[in-house]
Amino acid sequence: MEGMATRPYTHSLERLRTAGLRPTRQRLALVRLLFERGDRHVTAEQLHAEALAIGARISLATIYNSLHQFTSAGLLREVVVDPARRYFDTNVSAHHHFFHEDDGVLHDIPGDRIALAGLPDTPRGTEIDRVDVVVRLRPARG
Amino acid sequence: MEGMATRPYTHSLERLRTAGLRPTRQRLALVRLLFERGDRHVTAEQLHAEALAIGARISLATIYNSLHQFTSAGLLREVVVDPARRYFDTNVSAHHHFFHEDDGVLHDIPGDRIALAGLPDTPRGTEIDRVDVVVRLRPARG
DNA sequence: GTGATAAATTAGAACTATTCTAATCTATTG
DNA sequence: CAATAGATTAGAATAGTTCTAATTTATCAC
Repeated sequence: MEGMATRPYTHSLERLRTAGLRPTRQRLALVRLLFERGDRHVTAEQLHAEALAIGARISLATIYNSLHQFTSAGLLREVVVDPARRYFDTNVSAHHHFFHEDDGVLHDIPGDRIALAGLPDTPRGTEIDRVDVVVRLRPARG
Repeated sequence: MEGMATRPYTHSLERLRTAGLRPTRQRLALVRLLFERGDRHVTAEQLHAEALAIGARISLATIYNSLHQFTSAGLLREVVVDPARRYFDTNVSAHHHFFHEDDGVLHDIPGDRIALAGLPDTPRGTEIDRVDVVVRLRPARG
């Protein structure tokens, strides 16, 4: 095992350490699910189901705790597209989203594709936290 | 009463009739609360509190029913900015939003101010329902 | 107007996603 | 390895919303 170019275990562990989070068994499992398969958009329930599916015993409370901790640590970012569900995105760089309203699937629009012009001045006493663009899609009528 | 230039009662009633909704006592009260004071962004609980405050007896269930019916009828539009609350906007024309993250206040950015360029092609089999831009604000650090 | 009927309203139960609580367990540090 | 701060957990609690089934009301035909 030693000396390999990439060691998933070490990588996940480092990711947690760097974020200032103790690498527990549960968090390691979640980091692997989240970050070893490219950009993902997950809800807590989805991630819980996946964790159980690979045999990781982890409670839903821990899923929620971890999603929030990962978000505070900058490993994840929350995307608000659905008033009934919280989505978390493993891509934390600047980018926007397509949201398929029929099935709840969310996916990225690369960050530099969209340009926004004409943003008005922000109201007095405030500053921009971020600007979210959501392109809501429906099945094409046909 | 007859012959007046604007008669709020008639106006509200017409608005409901035009939308194909029976003008009930409850709906009339809500239409007046919603549309007689310029553009508004309300949640169900807020609107319920307002209705009770002006002495209109109306249940929370009816508030929810009405908000959804008004939305289907094109009188309102839902704005998704907060994963824990549904906001309804009385301005149904094309426009975007400022969202004050600290206090949950939402307000309009006039529709023609913001220009979006570089939207990618929509995925096969889908078409754009709408594009939402939310500018999230936080108190300016000072 | 009156009666018949379809639609609307309602209280309260149910539901869903999420958060909280307090007990148990575990990673870290000395 | 013991002490301890932090993490995990089951299950209770909560918040917002939706549902259910009984009651009330608007509309329509007469």
